[in-house]
Formats: sequence, structure tokens, C-alpha cells
Amino acid sequence: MVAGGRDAGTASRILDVAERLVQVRGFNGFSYADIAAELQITKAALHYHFATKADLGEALISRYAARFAEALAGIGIECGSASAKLADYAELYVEVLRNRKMCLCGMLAAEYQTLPQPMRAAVIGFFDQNEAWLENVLTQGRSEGSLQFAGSARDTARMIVGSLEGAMLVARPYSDITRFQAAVDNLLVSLAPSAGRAEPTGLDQASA
Amino acid sequence: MVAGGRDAGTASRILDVAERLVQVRGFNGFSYADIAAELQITKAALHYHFATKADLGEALISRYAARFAEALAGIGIECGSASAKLADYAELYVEVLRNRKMCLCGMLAAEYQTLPQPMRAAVIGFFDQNEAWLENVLTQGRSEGSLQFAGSARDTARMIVGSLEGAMLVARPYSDITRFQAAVDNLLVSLAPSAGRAEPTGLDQASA
DNA sequence: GTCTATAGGCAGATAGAC
DNA sequence: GTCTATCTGCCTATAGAC
Repeated sequence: MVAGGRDAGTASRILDVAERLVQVRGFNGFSYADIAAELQITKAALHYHFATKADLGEALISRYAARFAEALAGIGIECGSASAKLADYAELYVEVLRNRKMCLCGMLAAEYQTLPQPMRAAVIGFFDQNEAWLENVLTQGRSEGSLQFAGSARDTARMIVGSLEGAMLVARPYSDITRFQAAVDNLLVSLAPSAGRAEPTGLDQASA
Repeated sequence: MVAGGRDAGTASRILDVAERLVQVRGFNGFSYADIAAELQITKAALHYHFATKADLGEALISRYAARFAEALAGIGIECGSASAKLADYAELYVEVLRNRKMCLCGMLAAEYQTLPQPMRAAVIGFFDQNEAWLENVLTQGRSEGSLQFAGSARDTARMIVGSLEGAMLVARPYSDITRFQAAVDNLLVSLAPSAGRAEPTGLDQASA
């Protein structure tokens, strides 16, 4: 591991390839040989940087969660309405699916029962992180009036994470980003204040 | 394969074990050896009934989809309101999660890129089947007034499938069925006519 | 229909040279 | 830090006896 991340060292490149492989094929769907072939190094070199596959998996989630945390912090800084923050949040997911990938931790959640304990804890941590951020945004949105929802902010946060992960999960086999986009739009509308709940007009019903 | 399914033959028992293994560990997370050990037969015997793992996978989805279709037909027969049918539909998912399992096709959707082509087609077919049934129920509900939603019935059907699959996906690592149940309640409330959209009272906000 | 035995390959991982 | 070479074990799958 390089001290300050000065250059894109081997460890970093390994993580890049492994991350994509997990997001596309799953943790049980790739091998060290796959990474080695793509980077044109040997499997032994991989084991020097990440002694075991479990170690690699941990590093993967850790880096992914850190990057996600940065993105969430970036959304927070811009001080927009909670409703705008929520749209930005959903956009993070759209970008993942655009690359035909599943959310790293969504994929690992499916394989959860086969993961070594440290990876399990890290997956849980990722979802907790997301839910905590969303809960804050939802609370802000409710008090400022830019968002509206019936249950608790925590339950609603969990609903949002689940809906986005599930929409990705199902949309990916169809290779159809509009399928996911429709789910996102639906979600955002359902949280908009007093919008989208009126009995649809004839015109609205025809469209969409 | 037995002619009329007279008894619970070996093939059927193999499917039972394999189905559970896929739903818990994923298609890439179990082997013929796992099934053989549990049924106390040899791997060679498994290959007699299902020549390749891909064949087993196809049979798995086929049987699962058929059973699901039966369940959906059963819901249709009872002629309740669309809203009641939707609750029954969600209950199918609750039952799966109660056994600490993921929806078979939700799991396979995650592993989609590693699946042989015939299995891919069957996974898609399962989701199409679910969406078609839901679309009918939603259309019924809108016209009878027991359900209310903004977009098209098709998009809403897709949203429902995605939300339920995603809620299962995320709830399973937490081993917490209430987490899933909350998502289901949230979903049903959001589709109820003019309910749950009012600004929550102080009391409501405190609870949940 | 189930068995024993085995093929052939790939998995994750290690030793030791450079 | 990367290599060659190798180990051990498990994987899917097959051959052939019973």
C-alpha cells in the first residue's frame, strides 16, 4: 500500500479491476486468475498485495464505502433543498447502472451468507452509512417542506435504499436504464410534497 | 423425471435442496458435492438426473416460476379487492424472507452475467410474469378505486417488484424481518387511495 | 438409478529465486 | 515487487460396474 496514494500503484489497479469484477460477476464469480490476466501480472503478485481473497474483499468494500462517503459529503456541501439532495443521491445509483454494474454492496448482500465475517460487517456498515445520511436528509426535507412521507425518517431511509438497490437488481438483466430511471422518478415523486397523488388526469394517464 | 410426479422422487428432492442452496448462497455459491452430502447420495447420481449444473439451474427456475404462477392464480381466484391481492402478493415475499432466503430469481438476477443463456432467459421470464400479473391487479385497483398511483400501471408494477426484491436483498444481512415488513407496509400505504399522504400528526410522527 | 473411480481443470495459496 | 513452479483441494463431468 502506498503511503499517500501518490500514483496509481499496483494495489490500486488491482482494486479497480476486482471492484468491477465483483460488481458485474459477484464475489464468487471471479478469481485471482481473472485479475492477473487483465493486469498482465501473475497470481503470485496479487497475493503479495492481498494475501487472501477475503483481504481483497475487505479492502474493496472499505474503499468503496469511503468513496461513497465522499460523494455524500459533496452532496451535503452544496446546501440545496433536501429534495435536490435526494435527486443527487439517486443519480449516484444511476451512474453505477449506466456502466452495467450492480452496487458493490448490493451484490455482496446477495452473496452475504458465503462471505467471511469481516466482509459481512463491512457490508452492513455501508448500508448503515447510507441510511444515516438519508435519514438526515429526510428529516431536513420534512421540516423545510421539500419532502413528505408518512412513516419515520429511518424507515423511509431504509425504504429508499431498498428500492434503489432492488430497481438496479431487476433492471440489470434487462440492460435497460429507462427501467431503472422510471423507478427513480417514481420514488422521487412519491416523496414530493402533495404531488403525484392526485387522481391522474386523462392526459397524465395516457403518458408515462 | 417421473411421469406424473406420483411421489417425491429423487429429482424432486434434488431440486428442493438445490433451490434452498441457491436462495441462500447463490448459484455460484454451492456445488454438486453440497447437494450429494445433504441427500446422502453420490455426485454421479445427481448427474444422472441433471446432466449439467446449467440443466439443474433451468429446472430450478422453471419449477419456481410454475409454483409462483400457481400462487398468483390462487390470489386471483379469491376475488378480493386489488388492494387485498397486493397485500397477498407481498405476503409471498415475506414468507420467503422468513426462511432467511432470497427470492430465487432475485438472487439469480445478481449473478446474471455469470449464468448460461437458458437460465438468463428464464430469469427474465419470471420477472415478466410477475409484472404482468401486477399490472392487471393495478389496473383493476385503479378502476375500482382500491389503489391509487401516479404513473402507468406497468411502471408501477416494475416499481413494486424492484422494491420488494431490494427490500429482501438489504434486509437479509440484518436478519431482521421487521426491516422488510416496514418496507412492505410503506409500499402498500403509498398505493392506498389518499391515505398516508397527509402531513403526519405529532402523534404519528413520534411512533413507527 | 446408484455406485466407485477417475479424468481434467481451475481454485486459492505458498516457497523461494531474482 | 514480481516472477516460476508447485501444492492441495475442490470443481464439473464421465466411464463403466452393479
